[in-house]
This record gives sequence, C-alpha cells and structure tokens, in this order.
Amino acid sequence: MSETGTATRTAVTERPATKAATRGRRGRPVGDREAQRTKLLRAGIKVIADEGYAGASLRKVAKQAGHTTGAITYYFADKEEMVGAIIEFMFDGFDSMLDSGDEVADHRKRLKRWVELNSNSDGWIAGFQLLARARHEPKFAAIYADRYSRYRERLAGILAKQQAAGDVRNDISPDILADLIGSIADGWTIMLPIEIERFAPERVDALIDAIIKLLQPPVAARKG
Amino acid sequence: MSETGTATRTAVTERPATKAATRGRRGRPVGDREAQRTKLLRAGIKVIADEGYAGASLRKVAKQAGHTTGAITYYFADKEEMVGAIIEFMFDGFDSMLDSGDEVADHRKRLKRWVELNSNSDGWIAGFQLLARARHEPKFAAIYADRYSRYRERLAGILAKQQAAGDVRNDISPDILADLIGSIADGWTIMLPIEIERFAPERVDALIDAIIKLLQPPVAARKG
Amino acid sequence: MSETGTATRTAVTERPATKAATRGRRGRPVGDREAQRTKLLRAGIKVIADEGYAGASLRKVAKQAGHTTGAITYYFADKEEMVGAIIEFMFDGFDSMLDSGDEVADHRKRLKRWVELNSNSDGWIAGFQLLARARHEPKFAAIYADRYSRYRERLAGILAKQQAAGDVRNDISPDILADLIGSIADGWTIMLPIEIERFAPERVDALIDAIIKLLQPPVAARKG
Amino acid sequence: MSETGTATRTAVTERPATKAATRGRRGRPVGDREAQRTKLLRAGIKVIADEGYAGASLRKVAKQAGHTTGAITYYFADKEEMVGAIIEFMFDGFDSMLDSGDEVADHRKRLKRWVELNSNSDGWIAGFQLLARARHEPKFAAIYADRYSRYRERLAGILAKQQAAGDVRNDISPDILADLIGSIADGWTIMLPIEIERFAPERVDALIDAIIKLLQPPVAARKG
DNA sequence: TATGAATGAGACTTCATTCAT
DNA sequence: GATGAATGAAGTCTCATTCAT
Repeated sequence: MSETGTATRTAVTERPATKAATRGRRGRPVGDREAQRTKLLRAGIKVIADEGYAGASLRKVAKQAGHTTGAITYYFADKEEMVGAIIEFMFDGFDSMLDSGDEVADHRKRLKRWVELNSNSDGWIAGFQLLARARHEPKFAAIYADRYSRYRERLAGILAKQQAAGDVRNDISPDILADLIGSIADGWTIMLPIEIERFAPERVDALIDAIIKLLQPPVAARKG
Repeated sequence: MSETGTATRTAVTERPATKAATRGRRGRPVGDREAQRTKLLRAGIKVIADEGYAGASLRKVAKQAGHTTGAITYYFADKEEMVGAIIEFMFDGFDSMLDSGDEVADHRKRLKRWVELNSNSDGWIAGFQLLARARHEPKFAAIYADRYSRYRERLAGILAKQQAAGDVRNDISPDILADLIGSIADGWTIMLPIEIERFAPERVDALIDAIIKLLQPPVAARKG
Repeated sequence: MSETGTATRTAVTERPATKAATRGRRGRPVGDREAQRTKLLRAGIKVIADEGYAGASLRKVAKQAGHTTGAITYYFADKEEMVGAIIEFMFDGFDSMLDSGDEVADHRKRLKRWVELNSNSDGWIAGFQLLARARHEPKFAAIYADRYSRYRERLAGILAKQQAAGDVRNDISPDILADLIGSIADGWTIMLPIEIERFAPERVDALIDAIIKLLQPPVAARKG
Repeated sequence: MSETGTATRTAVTERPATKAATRGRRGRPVGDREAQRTKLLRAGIKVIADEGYAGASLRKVAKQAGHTTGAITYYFADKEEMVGAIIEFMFDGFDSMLDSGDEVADHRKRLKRWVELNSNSDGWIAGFQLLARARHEPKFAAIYADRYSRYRERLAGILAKQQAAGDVRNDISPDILADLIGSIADGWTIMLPIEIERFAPERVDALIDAIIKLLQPPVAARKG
C-alpha cells in the first residue's frame, strides 16, 4: 500500500460483492472508476505486447478491454497519460523477481525466470516496446532509469554478501558485477523475440552456467 | 565496384551547382541512383533516431532528404523495404568494428567504440528503435538475426584464437563467451539512451576492465 | 423491424434544424445510424453513376453526403464494404419490380419499368459500373450472382405458371425463357447509356411487342 | 486497307527483314514507331482485361510491354488518347465474327463463338471494361455506338434474307429481331465473367437452341 | 458514467505526367 | 527515339480526440 504507483492501489479495490447485479443497480458504484482504469491498463499492456507501440491504437485498447473509444479519453487525459500509467503499473509487479533468494544458485533461478518472463509475459514484452519509446518521452525515461537502478542496487547488495562469504570473486566490485549481469539480461530481452532459437532451454542453461563460472573466485582462492 | 556493400558508396558525387533551384525540377536528374538512395537512407536513419519508429513518417524522411514523398516510394517499394534497407545499411558500417584487431586489448577498443557509437551516432539509436519494431516485422527480425549471428561468429573466432594462445580462459566455450559479450553490448544499447549518467567515461572503463578480467584465465593457469 | 432489408428504411427521420451548422459539429450526432448509413449509400450511388467506379473516390462520396472522409470509414470498414453495401441496397429496391403481377401483359410493364430505371435512375447506372468491377472483385461478383439468380428464378416461376395456363409457349423450359429475357434486359442495360437514341419510347414498345410475340404459343396451340 | 482505325494500318507495317540485327543498326528505323505503338496497345488490352479499367495504370501497361513509363507518354499524348486507340484497335478485329455464314444454323456458330470470345479473349474482356467507362467519355461512347449499330445492321440483313427464304418467322421485323439477339449477346457478355457456371457448354447449347426455336416460323407456316 | 458519431490531420501508397539527358 | 528520376495531387485508410447525448 505504500507503493509509488497509483495503479496498484486501485486494482485491489474490486467492488464489494454486496452490490446488486450490474443491470438495475442504483446509486454511484463505488470503486468502479479505478477498477475500470486498471482494466484499461491491462488491455493496453496486452495490445502493446501484441502489436508494438506503433501499432497500439486507443481503438484497439478499448476493444481489447470491451469498451468504446470514448472510454479511454474519459479515464485518461490523452494517450501519453495512459502509456505513462501503463509503465508504472508494469513495474509494480517487477520487484518480486529479486525475492528469489540470496544463494549463488539463485542467480540461475532469477536468470531463468527472466528468460521465461521475456518469452511469455505480456508485461515484459510491452515493457521493452515502451523502452524504445522512452528515448523520446523524458517522462517515461525517468521511470525506467529509476526502477532499473533500484534493481541493480538490490542485485549488488546480494553479490556483496556472496563476495563476503567467498562464494563470488571479489576482484571486481559488486556494483560493476551487478551492472554486467543486468546488462546481459537486458541484452537477452532485446534479442529474445528475434532469435528465439538462440534461447533454447539447453543453451540458456549453458549461458547461465557460464555466468556462474565467471562469478566464481579464481581457482587458487576458492573456498573449500 | 570492388566495394562490399553498394550502399556504403555514398553521395560524394554531388553535382556542381550549375543547375536551377533544387526544388521543383523535373526530368532526368543529376547524380546517380545509388547516391540518391543512400541520401534517403541517411535521412531515414536521422528521422528514426530523432522521432522513433512510430514517429518516423515518409513525409518527414522525404523532407529531411530534401525530396517529396513520392521520391521515397520511387526508390523503395514501400516503407517496409526502406526500413529493411536502412537496417542492412547500418550493419554495413557495423562490420568494420570487428576489424579492430585480434589482441585481447582490442576487446577494450571495440567495446569503447560501441559505447561511443551508441552515444553519438544516429545509426545505433535508430538501430534500437527498429529492433523493437522487428518483433512485429518478421522481415526485419530476419535481417537482425542473420547479421547478429554473423557478428557473434566472428567474435567467437577471435576468442577461440585467444584461448588457444592462452590469453583467454578456456573453461567456457568461445561461442558462449561471444554470446555473453554480445549480450552485454546489447544491454548497453538498450539502456544507454535512458541512463546516460550510468555510462560516464570512467565507469565505462571500469565496466570494460571487469569484462577483460572475467575473460582472463584463472590465476593458476595464466601464462608467463 | 418487420422490414426485409434494413437499408431500405431510409432517411425520413431528419431532425429539426434546431442545431448548430451542419459542418464542424462533433459529439453524439442527430439522426440514427441506419439513416446516416443510407445517406452515404445514396451518395455513393450518385457518385458512381456520375463518375464511374474508377472516378468514385471516398472523398467525393463523403462530400456528396456532406460528411468528411473519415465518416465513411466509420460506417464501412473499407471501400469494398461500402460498395458491397451499395450493391445490396440497389437490389433491395430491385426486387420490388417483380411484384408487378403475373399476367402476360405484366411482362410489358416490367420491361418498360426496367428501361425507365436504366434511363433515369442513378441506381442502375451505378449498378452497371459496378458490374464491370465485379469481374475483379469476387465479393461483388458473389452478390450479383446470388441476386441475379434469385431474380431469374422468380421470373421462371411466373413463366411456368403462364405456360400451365396456356398463355406462354411451352416448347421451351421456363428457366431458359427467363434466362433469355433476363439477358435481353441486361443487354439493354449495357448499351442504353451509350445508344440512347436506340431506346426511344416507340422503339422500346416495338422491342417489347416482339418479346411478347416470341413468348406466345405457336398459332395452332393457342388457347381460345 | 480502307479501314477507319489507324491502328490496323500500322500493325502490318513490320519492318522488312532486310534490316540488320537490332543491335548495331544504322539510320532511322522505318516503321518502328507504329510497331512499338501497336505493342503498347496490345499491352494495354492485356492489362485492362486483367485488372479492369480502374486498375490499369500506365506503369503496368509499360511494364507489360517491356517499356518504361516514359515511353507511353512518348507515343500517346495522355492516357485518354491511349485508351481511345485501344478501342479502335479492338474493333478492327471485330467484324470477322459476322463472316460465319448466312444459314440459320450459323446463328448457333456465331453465338457460340461469342461466348468463347467473351470467356477467353483479352480483347472482349477489355472491351467490356471500357464500355463501362464510355459512359463518361463521349469519345469512347461514339466509337461504340457506331460499331455496334454497324454490327446490328449486318445481322438484320442476314435475318431478312432468312425470312424471305421462309427459314425465320416474318411476323417480327428483322431489325427488331437483330436488336433482341444482339441484346442477348450483350447480356451474356455482362454476366459471363460473374456467373461462369451459368454458361456451362450444355447450358449454352440449350440457350442457343431456344433462340433458334424462337426464330422459327409458327408451326402452321413452316416450310416443308 | 459512458457512449459512439464524426472530425480532420496525417499516414502510406499509387498514379499520370514532366523533362533533363 | 527513349529513358527514368522526380513531382505533386489524389487515393484509401487509421488515428487521437471531441462532445452531444
């Protein structure tokens, strides 16, 4: 509830089930506004993921949400506002990825999860589409920069702990390592939809093995 | 005629200004076809870099090149073909980057050059915009996939040689190493326009140092 | 709601002129959807009749109807759909022609009416323009084929009844007779706009007389 | 050689075979102009038949003829002139159809030939496409009216002879009969490309049988 | 609260035409 | 005699946005 994004606050406020059926209800339906807004955001993510930013029109978003065109400009001042809301909304589900654990082996889990998300989740596909757009919309860029750096900081924290435990090489500072790992993940995001065969499960395993090997302390220094 | 790509042979053949005004003239024109085509490609790259794919209209490209809209569809069957040509054109300049040399120290040169390209050159900014689009245009995707894999192969070849010479660790296969380095570069491309401060010169140096360190053979195995 | 075709229920519902000027107004409009649609169809018929299919642009149709281009693609997915709707609409008015009666003398009425329609009504002039186009648009062709065959069947039914009553020769099957009469009518449609003098009233009478004479039972077999 | 159309006069003037090969010839190539013009006309007919009038662009015609766009406006002042020339050219091959003979049975031949021509010959398919256009181009209309009436006159002449011989009913004037038969043929032209199944060989035979039966003198009056 | 008719600008594309070469 | 680069208008269609209802 202490989140930055407004979008999350709303998605939970589903109208209480005490209300009458949709037809024939009386009075002002409380909470509907936010629920509808969230519905539109989800529809927007789906459409951007499916058609790219250039191909995502408000009409398609409205249709996807089962609304009419007018509804969108009713809920959002204009397209830009809607897209901004979408980006915030997407990041709200993002942090969970780092909760995978602090063991070295958990790097594997995280990276695998990353590849999966990028293959299947509308959220991350749309996210990448909007990233391209962010270059031209400073507002979007700010959101991305903020959220990404937070992610790298947490990763650096984990790596620092692992270095202290002797599980990860300590001849490179943890924030640099975090940066490189993050970059690899970003690079995968870029190319995954284009070179799918490069990301066959066995190859992804090999790539992750290599990353973990690169993180290991030099032979002589290894613990045990 | 001995060039690799024809597209690179650019508009040096500008005619002397003995002609009427540039605007509005008809009939068989000055200059050769290839030069005009290249001019349009450069204009396209500029506009895509400035406005993103979604904002890059043929009108803008034509204007940027000092032509009318019709000229573009005269040189290219349609927008898709033009953009395809742009991608190819960008990669033509790209291949030269691998010619930087086979020494380990040359990895540094290449990576620095990469960051510079991504910071300053319209080419790679446009390239990333188109990459996002490639997800929805199989033809673009095919070009990217083809060119990228060629790049990685050459890089893997260099790394294999360096492994044989004992300059690079050989506990990870060269194609996996090439893949990871390429991914890092891709990841930089993605975030560079958004997190410029993350790519300050000193930090880039530190990142590259780290990559080279990661490539080194484990202490015990080092030559000399 | 008890209508056969909705398209026929036309723009009688014009609203009182209590509104601002027609041009430039926005928001929820006067009149009902069906009426506006019909208005556009009529405009389309007029333009096609005046300028031919090749010369009938959406712009012109919109202008004729007092709308902007966008309105047309609001009511019809694309030009093809609009033209398809026009053909259907024309045929809706067409079916009524067969209701002229079942007497032999009614063939005269019908054929005269046909010539009149082709001389004066935008409908059939447009119809012929579209017929030429149908060769290259299977969807149009399908509509024509369907409607024409329905027409011939009804005509054949009438002729069969007349044969049974001994009013029409029965040495030729009714569907063949219907086909030939229909073909004559089609032939007139084709040439009427080009050889107007060939279709002077007296000559049309003579042609129709001849058709009726051709339909008569051979002398010996005549009833009475 | 006493033809009206200029196009025929030219098609015969193929350059004498005494000329050298196309490459390396000297002097002004006599007759080439007309030969090239005819080549363009044929290409025009092909394209109009294939794509309809609306779809027939000068570019396509030029391409079909193996020329460049400019060639067409070199040979013809503009598109209208080219199309006018095409119509004249088409009719030049037309009269031959009436040369089928003067017997009653020859009506069958003629009508069958007509159906065949309309099914397979580019000439007549293009002819019908242009007919639709003629409504809006008085020049075209004049050509059609002239040529058609000439055709009907010849047909009436044949029928008059057959009436005199007692082979055809004489209770309807020959020009009216000729008009009706011509109309049927026109009607077939219109619908043939759209209702192909209606013109299966057996059915065409039945239709023609019926026409011949309609032409027969009433039973009591028949000769023999 | 939400609809949906309509706008008007602008997108891509095709075309007839022009004209230096 | 013929080419082909380029124009500029027009064509079809899509879109964000507005606003009466």
